[in-house]
Amino acid sequence: MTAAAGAPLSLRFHAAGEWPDGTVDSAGDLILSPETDAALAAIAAPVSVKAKTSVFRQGDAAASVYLIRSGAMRVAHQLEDGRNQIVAFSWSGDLFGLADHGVYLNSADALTDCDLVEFSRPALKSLFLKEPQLQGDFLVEAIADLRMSQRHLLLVTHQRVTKRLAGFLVECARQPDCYDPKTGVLSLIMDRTDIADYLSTTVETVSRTIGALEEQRLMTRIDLRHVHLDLAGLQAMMVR
Amino acid sequence: MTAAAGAPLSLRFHAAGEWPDGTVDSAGDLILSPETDAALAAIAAPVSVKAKTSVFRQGDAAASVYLIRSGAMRVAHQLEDGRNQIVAFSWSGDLFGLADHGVYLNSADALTDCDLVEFSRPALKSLFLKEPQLQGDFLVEAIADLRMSQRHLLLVTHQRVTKRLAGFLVECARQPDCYDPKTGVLSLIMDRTDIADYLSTTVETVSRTIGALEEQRLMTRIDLRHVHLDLAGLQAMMVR
DNA sequence: CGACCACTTGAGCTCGCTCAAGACTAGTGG
DNA sequence: CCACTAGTCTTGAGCGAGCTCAAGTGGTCG
Repeated sequence: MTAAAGAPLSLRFHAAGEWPDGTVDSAGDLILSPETDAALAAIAAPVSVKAKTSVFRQGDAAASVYLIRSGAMRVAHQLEDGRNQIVAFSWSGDLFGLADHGVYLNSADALTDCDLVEFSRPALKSLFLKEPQLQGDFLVEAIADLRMSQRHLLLVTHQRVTKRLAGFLVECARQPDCYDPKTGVLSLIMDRTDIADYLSTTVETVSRTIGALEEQRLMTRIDLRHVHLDLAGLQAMMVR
Repeated sequence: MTAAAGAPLSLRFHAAGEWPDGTVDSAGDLILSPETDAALAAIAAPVSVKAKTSVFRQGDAAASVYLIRSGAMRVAHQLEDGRNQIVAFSWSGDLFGLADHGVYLNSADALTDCDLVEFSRPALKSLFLKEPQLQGDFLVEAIADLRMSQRHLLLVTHQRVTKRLAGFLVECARQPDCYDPKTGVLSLIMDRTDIADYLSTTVETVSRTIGALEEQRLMTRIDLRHVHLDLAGLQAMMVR
């Protein structure tokens, strides 16, 4: 995890969902006023992390909140019984660093090389006092995260793993970074274990279930990390 | 669902978790500045709903956000395949009314008679412009909701229903409204189907699992809706 | 007292977990 | 260029928790 030189940042906050006119741009990114943008940039520290390295661990003193400029992160929670539940995959424009009682609730690891922006919590807090409407932007982000968390809940509570996996693939295909709608090819950024930990199942079952979806012609493997999706078919099978 | 006469409201926002000094009071409720409190009260419409009635349905045009003054609500999402996943039980001090694309994402039903406060979204939006730091209070709420949603996720992803149920009982016992730490007696406000839909299992399994916990002496039934808990024991079994 | 609803109990079956091999991939060094 | 190795992924076989359907019990309200 290395600090990069501090050029102007032009921060992009991605806000999934719909918002009042003037809140988000055509790409679904938050529109910050020039003042808040400048104020944010003033306290923003660029950070680069290499793939498969950790940004922070669950239980660490929560010093910062992070914004992803490029790359993808894995946010996971380790339970006392040894389980490792992935709480979210986070993409460029997403914030991460949820904390409680002064410590991070989850661990954050880079899936790919990432460019991050680090905001120290105290700095953010005092900036909130100076630029109160900045809280509105973070509110929008928090609500977007809440929606994502509920979607995840609905996904993992499907009794049949086939449905969970289908839903997961559809979710992934919403990420422009890794899905090409022209070709229908999805790049899987994470390994089978990550998928299992996200869907709350086992590697073996993920492997077998991918096989099952292939037999149903709902997906085709190109190689381990690239698959062709039948999006309509996958969505249809979620209903049945 | 009836509107009550509009006396001064003294709104209480419950913010689970820890916050900077001066943000919450000893009961864990948000401290609003007198100005924001007054401004909020000006756009707040008191609403009373009777037990087992609906406040809004998933898909309805999202006109408002609601704060619970007293009582308990069930927030659930109906999936296309017929499943009914309870997303949260909400208690006094909680907000509900999550929306996207102008419609509610979930349905909200009263478990008990409830006193609510309704904030119209447009009114809230314009109030945010006048009182920007009010967004900070809603930010705190949204983050608290996000944490709860993640806790719920961790709960329902336990493979063994015994653990889910144990965790659920422990969660319930954190609600002062329905748990008496003196006697260790928990009042279950919801029926078995609700528990099943919250834990993503079936009524039958809930019933059997309650039996199993009783055999392990981790809980004792007083009647259908009242149980005595061995909190320490329940928490211990979550780990194994 | 009867009817309805919520809850419990029973029996069988199935999906997915577990443990255990085996196959494939990629990275390393001779 | 080809072993060698370590990590990842797949496949196999057996078992068990929980789902399903179905019947039975108990509480509540007219």
